[in-house]
Order: sequence, then C-alpha cells, then structure tokens
Amino acid sequence: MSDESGITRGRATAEMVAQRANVSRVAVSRAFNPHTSLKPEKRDLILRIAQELNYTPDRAARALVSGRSHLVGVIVPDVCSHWESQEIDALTTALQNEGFATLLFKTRTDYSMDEKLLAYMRGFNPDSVIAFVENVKPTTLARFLDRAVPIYVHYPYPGEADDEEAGPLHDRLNVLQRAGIEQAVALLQGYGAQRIAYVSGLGKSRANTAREQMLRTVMAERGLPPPVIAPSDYSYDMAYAATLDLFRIGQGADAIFAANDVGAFGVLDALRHELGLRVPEDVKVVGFDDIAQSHWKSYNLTTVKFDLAERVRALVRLILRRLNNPAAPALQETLQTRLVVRGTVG
Amino acid sequence: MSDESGITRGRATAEMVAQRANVSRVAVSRAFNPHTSLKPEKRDLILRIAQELNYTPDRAARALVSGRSHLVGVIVPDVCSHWESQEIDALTTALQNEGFATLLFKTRTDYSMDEKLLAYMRGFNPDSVIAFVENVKPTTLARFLDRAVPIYVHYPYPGEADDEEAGPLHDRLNVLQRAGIEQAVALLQGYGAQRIAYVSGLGKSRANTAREQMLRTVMAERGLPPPVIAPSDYSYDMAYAATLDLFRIGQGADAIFAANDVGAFGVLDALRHELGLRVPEDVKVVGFDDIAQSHWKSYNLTTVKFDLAERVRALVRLILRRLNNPAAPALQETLQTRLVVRGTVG
DNA sequence: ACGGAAAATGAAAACGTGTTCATTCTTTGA
DNA sequence: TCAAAGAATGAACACGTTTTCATTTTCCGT
Repeated sequence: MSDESGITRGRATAEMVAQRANVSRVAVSRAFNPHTSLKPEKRDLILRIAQELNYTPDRAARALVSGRSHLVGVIVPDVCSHWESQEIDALTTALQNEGFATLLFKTRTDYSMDEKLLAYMRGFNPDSVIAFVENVKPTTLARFLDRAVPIYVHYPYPGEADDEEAGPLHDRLNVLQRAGIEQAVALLQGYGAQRIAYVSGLGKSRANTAREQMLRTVMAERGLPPPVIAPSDYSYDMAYAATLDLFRIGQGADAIFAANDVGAFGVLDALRHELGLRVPEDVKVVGFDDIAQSHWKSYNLTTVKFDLAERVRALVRLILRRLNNPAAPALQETLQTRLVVRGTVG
Repeated sequence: MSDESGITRGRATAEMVAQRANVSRVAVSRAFNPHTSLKPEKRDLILRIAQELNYTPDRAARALVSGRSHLVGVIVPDVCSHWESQEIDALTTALQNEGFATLLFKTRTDYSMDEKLLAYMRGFNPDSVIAFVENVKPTTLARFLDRAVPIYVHYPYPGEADDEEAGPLHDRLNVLQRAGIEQAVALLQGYGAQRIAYVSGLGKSRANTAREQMLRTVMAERGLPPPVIAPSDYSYDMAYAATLDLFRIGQGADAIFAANDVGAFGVLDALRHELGLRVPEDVKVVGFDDIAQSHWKSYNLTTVKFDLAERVRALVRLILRRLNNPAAPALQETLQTRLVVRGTVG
C-alpha cells in the first residue's frame, strides 16, 4: 500500500503482486501453475495484476526448488554447418512451444568431447542435453549430468538394427540409413554406374562410418565392386580437394556418393568448374541430408533425405517423456531415410 | 563421515564438499570465487575435493543471490540464415570464453517483435540481450528486461552518422555501410555499368532501408541514375523470382546489387540458369555480408564484407562493459565495411 | 440440517548459493 | 614485546520461488 506509483525499480516479485491483490504469496505461485487448486476468479485477478506489474516468475528461483530449470543444453561443434543450423532452428522452436529454452554450447570442431565443457555446462543445470558431438559414450556424458538425461543420436551399422539385443541402455534416436542408400544405389545402378566413390565425412564420426559401411553392404548385395573411399571431413573445401585427387591421382569414378550435401556441393563444383566434367552425363552425384540449399539451381542435388521435422519431433518426444517419468526404462525412437531425386543423377 | 562410498545420488552440494574437507560451507563458496581471501592451501584442498565429488556451483542458486545469471539471450528470426548462423556460432564461442552461456530464442520470421516472447524470455533472467530482430525500439525491449540491457545493432542512414547529435540513448553497434558501397559502385561504374538494380531485403527491415538509401545516395553522388528496386526478402527463392520479373516484365539491368549474399545467389542462378545471361559479361552482381559460401566456385561472389569476427568482438565488449558498470552512459561501437572482389564483377 | 469429503488457503520449510558482519588468527612495524 | 592493521574465518541472512502440511471453507448427498 505504500507505493502507489506503478513504477518500481527492478523486477517485480510475487510478494508485490500478492500485496497488491490482497492475497498470500503462495496464491500467486499457484496462479502461475495450472494444476493447483485456486478459485478461478482469484487466479484471474492475480494474473491481471501480474500483467500490470510486468511480473513473471523467476525461473532461477523456480529451478532451485522444483529441480526443473526448463533449459535444454545443445552441444554442437559448428552452429553454422547447414544441417546443424537447420536442426537447431527447428529444435528451438519446438522446445520453446513446450516451455523450454535452448542453451547453446560450442565444442571443439573435431567432434570430440571436452570434459571441461561438460562441467561448465552442468553448472547451468539443464533438464536435458542433446549432443551433436559423436563418439562420446552416453555414460561419459551422463557422469556430468545429474538430473539431466542425455539423448543419443544413433546410427546403427548394417545388421545392427535387426537384432534387438537386450535393448539400448540410454534414450536414443535410431537413424536407419539403409532405405535411402538402397534407393540411391539402385538408381545409380539403373543408369549404369559401376565405379562408385564415397567422399567421406570426418573419419572418426560414427554417422560417417555407419554410412560408409551401409553403402559398402548395399553395393555388395547388388553385386557391385566396393566403393573407392575419398577421405574428407564434411566440408566444402575438403570435398572439393578430395574430388580433384580422386580424378587426378586416383582412378576417377562414374558416380560419387558424398557423406553430406555440403560435401556434394564441393564435389559438384570440382567436377564442373575444375575438371571440366558434366553432371550427370559424365559423373553422377548423390548427397546426404537434403538441406534447404540442395534445391538451389546451381546444384539441384539428388540426395538421401533425413526428415528434419520428423527428427526434431522425435527428439522432443524423447525429452518430454523422460522428464515426465525419470525412472522409465530407456526410450527409443526411429527415423527413416529416403531418396529425393533431382538433377545430379540421370 | 557417514557415507564413504563416493557414489552419492544426485548432485554434489557445497555442504558435502565442506564436510569432506573439514571446512565451512562459506569457504567452499570462496574457493570458487577468485577475489576472496582464503588461504591458498585451503583453496587447493577444496578445489581438489570438489573435483573428486564432481561438484560445480549451481548457477541457479548463484544467480538468485548475486543477480547475475550469466546467460545472454539471443533473439533471432532464423537460426539457419547463413549470416545469422555464422554470427551465433562466433558469439557463442566468445561468450563461452567469458563464462556466459547463449540462450537462444526464435521469434517470428517477419522481423517483428513479439511481446509474449519477451515476457517468456525475461523469466530466464538473462544478463544481456542481443536482438537480431529489427524495427523493435530499444525502449520496448528494455521494458521487458529489468537488469538486462539490450544491445542494438544500428544501421545509420546517409548523413546520420555524421552529426553527433546528443549521443545515442542505448548501447549500440553502428554499422557504417558507406565505405563498402562506395567501393562497389566505383567498381561497377569503372566497368561501365549504368543501369543498376537493387534486389532488396525485407522491406520493413532497417538494415535494408538503410542499405538502399545509402546506395541511392552514393549513386547520385557519382552522377548515376537512381537504382531500380526489385522487392525481395533476403531469401534465395524471392531473389530468384525478383530477378526474373526484373528482366521479363521490367527493363532489366547491367548490374545488380543484392541486399545479402544469399539473395545474390538467387540472382546469379536466375540470370545463368533461367535467363541465359552471362555473369559478369552481360550482368554484374554484388552481394552483401561475405558469408562463408560466397567463395564457393559456383558463385564466387563479389560482395560488401562485414567483418564477422570484428562485429562479434564489438558486441562482447559492449556486453561486458555494461555489466561491469550498469550505470555508465550509453556505450557505442563502430563497424566498417569494405568490398571483397571476386568473380561476379569484371 | 448434518456429516463427510473435497477444495481452497496460508504459514513455514526447503532449494543452494553469495554476502555481510563480527570475530579470531596472523603478520607487520617500531 | 606490544599494538595495530590486515587476512582468514564462520554464523546468520538474503535471494524468489515451490512444496508440504495443517487448517479453514465450500460443496454434496442424505
């Protein structure tokens, strides 16, 4: 009752709202938490006054007592990689709709995990963590996260998805690459391709090795000779250089699989602008991801598509289900792939 | 002394560390805060035991009492826009080095500001906020941030930067576009370009209108007719369509300025793959930003460069200076632009 | 009108830390 | 050797919320 001027310096607190509404401070807390019993008209009054005073519950205080920070940590080596940035974008939107905020952390770009970063991140107390970093065992991650449960994006090797084993130990999203790769190889073979090269991603990355093995397996099944491996690291520049090597030092190829779309762009530019080859007449090219840039006219890339929206939905489902039931057995989601046919095979 | 097994469920607390080290809880707090008086050997002991117990101070609790969340909010319409993603990447790295974490929020893509989002974000108590959203008055932003001070990226209109006026009201980064645009126009004019078109960014955006006005001013100063405006929205697809309109419905042009690099890619692809024109022989093209993709062989774009690293350093400087002295008068930083010459003008 | 169940309410405790303040220990200078 | 200054220390408080628990009020069926 002391200060009638609406302007109070600093942030409004539940106490102020309570005082103004002639209710207890607890009632204010209840007004902001849906599943509590509070007379509707009282709740309305409180919410109205809260809006007047520009009050929102302090999430730090809330986190302290409820054990929920409503923060989701995202660890990523390169925010500006095309696929990553598109996934972060969709993920942030989806999480925001569920009342969570995205906490971004950058780690070394060699796809290894930094224990110092993990300890640092843990200080912020995320409810959950999504790691784009590969080759980090979930158990390592878990050691640094008390309440948070890490979510693992898993790329099964050929055959691995078939045997159910004892079930996974950690929540994970299984990305099944076989379908898309089979379609791509069938298409290439249909156009008469025989010598297929693979411009790889970063050698140590699980996504890459699983991709390469799956390609090798599928090609063997269809009676094709094993692919020539051109080592690269997912980047445009390395893929560009690897393609030059493949044709100038190596034996060349009549079709090239790139480990990701950006790499495929490098392959295309090297073929067309440096080697003077035509795509798809002389060499056919297939990418991985189907990022937004792949339909651009200069590339118009045929590629194995991961459905981004579907993937994000699956991740968010995993997070929410785990948070609702921390003691549940390991959860699992599955994501399929398929070929998107554009102009670089034909 | 009760539990000798190192495994205690849940998170370690300062109390546990204190007990194990035979010191008071306050000492533990001091061990983690550099500028407090604590016997060195005691500090070492505490830090060692903390590491053993995997202890880190809880930032939520710390924020509650110290008023510093060590969170920096970043509001962005599109994480996956090329420039934005590259800036977020660099910003996250720089902030991380200073002990801050990046809190990502996505707003509507029409570059307007959503009050509900602001209220939502405020709940997380960021120490500072960087808004990529344009056309939001800093005062509006400030109303929703108690402790946090918004940082405004400002694109002065022609002449505006010259008069010092009474100084700015809010912390801001001034991006001076004149130098780069002057170099670009001079180069185009040197190659004989007369009819210059501008494929715009999103009409309402301040960056875009300032860019357009600056181009108009510079061209007038050099005796060129005013540019033809082809309305677009920073996207590849719209720039592509706008270019087709320009040549099929409009009068065409012998040089095109695109409001950003991605737009310039759309322009290039439309010219080459749909209109059958050669670049730079028939039409010259200049972009804005100098994103990483601009040196790719398919585009090899001549463009006005904003120095990303410099820009991020300036932003971080602004944040830290403001946090160190909340009462300081409005701070200001300045960023220059310059032309990067590649293959689309010549 | 009555008893019992359900809903509504507020006081007090809890969350894990930084900060203030008074006290104790150590060092310094003459 | 002594006083004074400075460093080191811990008890108590503060931060803003949710949760627990006991109490009061309201509602319902008989």
